[in-house]
Amino acid sequence: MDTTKTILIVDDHTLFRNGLKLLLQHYIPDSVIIESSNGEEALLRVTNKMPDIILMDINMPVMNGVESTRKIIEMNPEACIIALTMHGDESYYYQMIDAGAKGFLLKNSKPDDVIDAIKQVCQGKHYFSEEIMYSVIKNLNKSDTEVPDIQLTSRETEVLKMICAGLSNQEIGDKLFISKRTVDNHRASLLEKTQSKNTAQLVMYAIKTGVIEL
Amino acid sequence: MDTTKTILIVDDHTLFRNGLKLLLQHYIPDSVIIESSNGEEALLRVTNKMPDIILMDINMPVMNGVESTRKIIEMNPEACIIALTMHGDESYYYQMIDAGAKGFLLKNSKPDDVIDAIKQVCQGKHYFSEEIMYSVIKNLNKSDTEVPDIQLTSRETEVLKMICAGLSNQEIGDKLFISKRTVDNHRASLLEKTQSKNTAQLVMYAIKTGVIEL
DNA sequence: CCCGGTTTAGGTATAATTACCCATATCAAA
DNA sequence: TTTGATATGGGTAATTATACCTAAACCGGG
Repeated sequence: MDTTKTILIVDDHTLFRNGLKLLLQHYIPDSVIIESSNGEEALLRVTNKMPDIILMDINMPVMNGVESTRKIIEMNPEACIIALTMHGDESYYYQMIDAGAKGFLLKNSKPDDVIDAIKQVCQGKHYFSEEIMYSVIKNLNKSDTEVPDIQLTSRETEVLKMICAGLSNQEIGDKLFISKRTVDNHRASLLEKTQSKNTAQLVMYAIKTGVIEL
Repeated sequence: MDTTKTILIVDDHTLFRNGLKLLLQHYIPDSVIIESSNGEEALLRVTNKMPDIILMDINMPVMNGVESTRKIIEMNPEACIIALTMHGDESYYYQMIDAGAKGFLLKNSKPDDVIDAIKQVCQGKHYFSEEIMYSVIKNLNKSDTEVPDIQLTSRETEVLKMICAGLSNQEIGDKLFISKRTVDNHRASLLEKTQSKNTAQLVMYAIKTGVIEL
């Protein structure tokens, strides 16, 4: 780490941002740390000047990390974005990598891991937490061809949110001024696209992928 | 803050703990910060010597914050426990307060708020984030008599986890070697206790209250 | 203009959940 | 020992979700 780096932290929790900022300043003294509280703010931030490193949370209000990453990479494919999120969100890994993230860290990593990841990615390499690698390899073993690459339509997302809110298809139909049967179909598409077999798994998917906020 | 304080941070995310530790050391230089990564570890920690302040996350593996708080308060009703969790988990507020937490902070608080909360609670007062107060007052307005005070039995919790995993009542019955009808009844109890009207709301409840891990 | 995807809506059928009711055995606490 | 909570199992019915179809209207890109 020989030159001054600008690092952008994108996370909706102020305390986490502040703590991580102190951590980074401690381990990388010659760094400039800036912050954004969601994906949209991050987009505005990087339009003027691209930071050397972006540490991006995934589950955020307004605009989530996947979407934000996709748009930043669209602007600048060389952007160094490292996903930084909680454990277990397996469905994220592929989406974030597909969106163009150069690294993936878990929030229960050690500070050293973060520094490692930053160094690696700065050198044009990639970095993934052990748990991530393990999960990816495990899934490869399970099925070779299965590439989830899910993209929900806006209507489907709308319906999914209402399902999570506990509305029945009839109620959703009434709210959206469409037939219950149409909602049935959207629900079926959601089940198929997310590879869920019922409502419970659908809600879990929505939470893990940040379609809804907790 | 005139004397040296011992502060215990209970959170499952290493990075968050490390960051918060630095923050606290910065704002309260004469403090000793110790850490636990879940509720059970925290219990072991406090059996020898009770810290002056415990900052407790709620959604954690092994043992969640509500249970841990309940047990710590059982040992020492004077323990200064401040819940420190994400936004929106309304159902937590009452459970944590009922369990004996002296304060409640959101993870998108400012560092100053944390310091404030610690000072207040050290003086025997209580501290609650504005958002918490707002939510509580809003709910008071909604219904006066409604006191959730939920306590799920171990069997119900077991069933709830399986529901969240996407199993049908029949499948759950098979796994637990009981009749599907019994599972029906457990499910009905769960719906009533959690005031959910269907599976989706039940899964949301389970996530918000930490019955399941993401 | 045509093609593909989305959104809309329906038919038919089965599976699952939800809402009521009931009863019994167990076990711990009062 | 009686009481209350829990776990067990069932009857019946209504509602909802799920699994298959088909098909028309719309809209944007090649």
